[in-house]
Amino acid sequence: MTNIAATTDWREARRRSAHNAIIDAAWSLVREEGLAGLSLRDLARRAGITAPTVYAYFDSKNAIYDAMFGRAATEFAERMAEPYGSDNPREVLAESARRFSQFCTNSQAHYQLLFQRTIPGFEPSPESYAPAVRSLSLARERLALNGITKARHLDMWTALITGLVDQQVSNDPGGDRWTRLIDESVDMFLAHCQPTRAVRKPTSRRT
Amino acid sequence: MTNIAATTDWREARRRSAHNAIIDAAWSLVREEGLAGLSLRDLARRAGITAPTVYAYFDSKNAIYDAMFGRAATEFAERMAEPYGSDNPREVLAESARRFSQFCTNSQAHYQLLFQRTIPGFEPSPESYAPAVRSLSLARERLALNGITKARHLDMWTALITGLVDQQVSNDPGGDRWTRLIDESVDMFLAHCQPTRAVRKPTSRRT
DNA sequence: GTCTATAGCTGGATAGAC
DNA sequence: GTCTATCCAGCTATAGAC
Repeated sequence: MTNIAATTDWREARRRSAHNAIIDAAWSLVREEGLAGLSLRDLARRAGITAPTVYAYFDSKNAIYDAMFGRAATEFAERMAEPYGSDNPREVLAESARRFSQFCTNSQAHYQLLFQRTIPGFEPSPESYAPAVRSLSLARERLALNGITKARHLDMWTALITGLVDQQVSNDPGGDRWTRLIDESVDMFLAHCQPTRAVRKPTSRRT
Repeated sequence: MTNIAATTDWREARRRSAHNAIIDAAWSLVREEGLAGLSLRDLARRAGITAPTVYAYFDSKNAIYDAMFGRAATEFAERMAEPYGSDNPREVLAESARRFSQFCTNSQAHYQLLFQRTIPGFEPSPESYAPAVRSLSLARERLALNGITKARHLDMWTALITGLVDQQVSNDPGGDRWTRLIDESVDMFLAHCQPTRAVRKPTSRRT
């Protein structure tokens, strides 16, 4: 019986490994051809199999996008959760922004699949989406450590950083024209949201 | 001779009008199906002609995208150049941001085609691109009226506003979760860039 | 300029042998 | 699970009659 169980595990492991190899090939291909340029024929060729064999592992093309999303979201969450070099809240926040930016500019396809909705009929499954939710929750905590707890300030934060990344990826791919503005943008954001010094504008701004 | 000239003008006008009608149909279709979902068959059907006839007006599909880009860029530039309701520089700047946001959220396809690069092999021609350059120049002037002249602050401005629009379009289409943060973001931006009050941070920040 | 007809290709997905 | 062979649909673009 242990033999049977072992065999089952072994097959399971092999299957998972083949599964992963296909997603590897998919990301490698998408990195070159763009997210929309992914075709099952090319994918199979790069993975060293034939197109129908892909269907032994994935039900449809969207299932492949979903697995790609899940993989990328997990990698992203792990990267964002790694230990930070400082325990100064401001520095942690800035470093998280730099990590986000590096992750996105490292491959435009990652940014498009994870943070924009550019594939026509594709919606990530809840399981694939879970790591992204976890990452957002960590961002909320990092802001809280800086004394920022309002929901709309979290939205302003995500808009501020994705805006820099978006401009970078769209208008200066491979460069740093916008990403080099991250630190100054973080300063601007904190100066606005942190009520440490005397209130600059007496008009009420609560939501 | 005047007859011939008149006939030529007339034909030219008719041709331009048919040209425009096709681009009308293209935008109407893209609004429903998404930018990538544009096909010449559907386009022709909506324009009341057949697919080959489209080639009497455009050399290729990318030529159609280019004409769509040109049309949208012109409309955008005109909208942004319309008279502003106030002559307070700050209010003009905020109104320009609201106009930009309304233009983009009005149709995600406009935003994608004009401000992102989501179509694989497409690059706008210089003629189609010209109005966009003009608009950016106007933005630079509006910032200058607010005492903001540094190049990197223009980049921060575009990132700030496109970030809000991008988050709005990607994560809350049809809503106002991010666009309602425009005014506060403008405040934040001006407070940071305008050196009116006492310098907040003595560290040098010149570029 | 507009049509019908169709070429030529590529896409996702399936059938069925092994 | 993997293959060959194939289906069927969609696409851009062209040929040629009118």
